[in-house]
Amino acid sequence: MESVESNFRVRVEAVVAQIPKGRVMTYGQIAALCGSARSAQIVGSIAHFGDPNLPWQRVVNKSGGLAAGYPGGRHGHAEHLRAEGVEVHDDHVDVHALLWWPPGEEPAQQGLF
DNA sequence: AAGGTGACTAACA
DNA sequence: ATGTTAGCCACCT
Repeated sequence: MESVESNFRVRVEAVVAQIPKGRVMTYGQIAALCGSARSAQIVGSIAHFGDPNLPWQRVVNKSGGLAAGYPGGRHGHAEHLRAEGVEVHDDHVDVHALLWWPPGEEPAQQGLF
């Protein structure tokens, strides 16, 4: 009995809800954790139409760029990130420094040289 | 119900 | 270097 209400969306929301404050994840990364590495676009769709209570502001694109469709635009998104202690510069964040993986889900690349 | 859009990413010309 | 095409699947009309 799988009341799979689009498992994908449920997983995406679950992951986003776990992003710690001051950290960010990318759409492709979340999509990969949900089983579809190429479904980054879907994550974006869910972000737009999904639960607005989730910290979508911690979700950025792979370039560290902010979301165009975010309420308030990229500027609003930037302000929200700054409020969490994230340094936003020219609508971009240091994705290399702030990128976060859920504990136990890392693709074995952080501790490895 | 079917088609089109999309807060993305990657590959190709 | 930029522009286009393809792919993924959910949500909207």
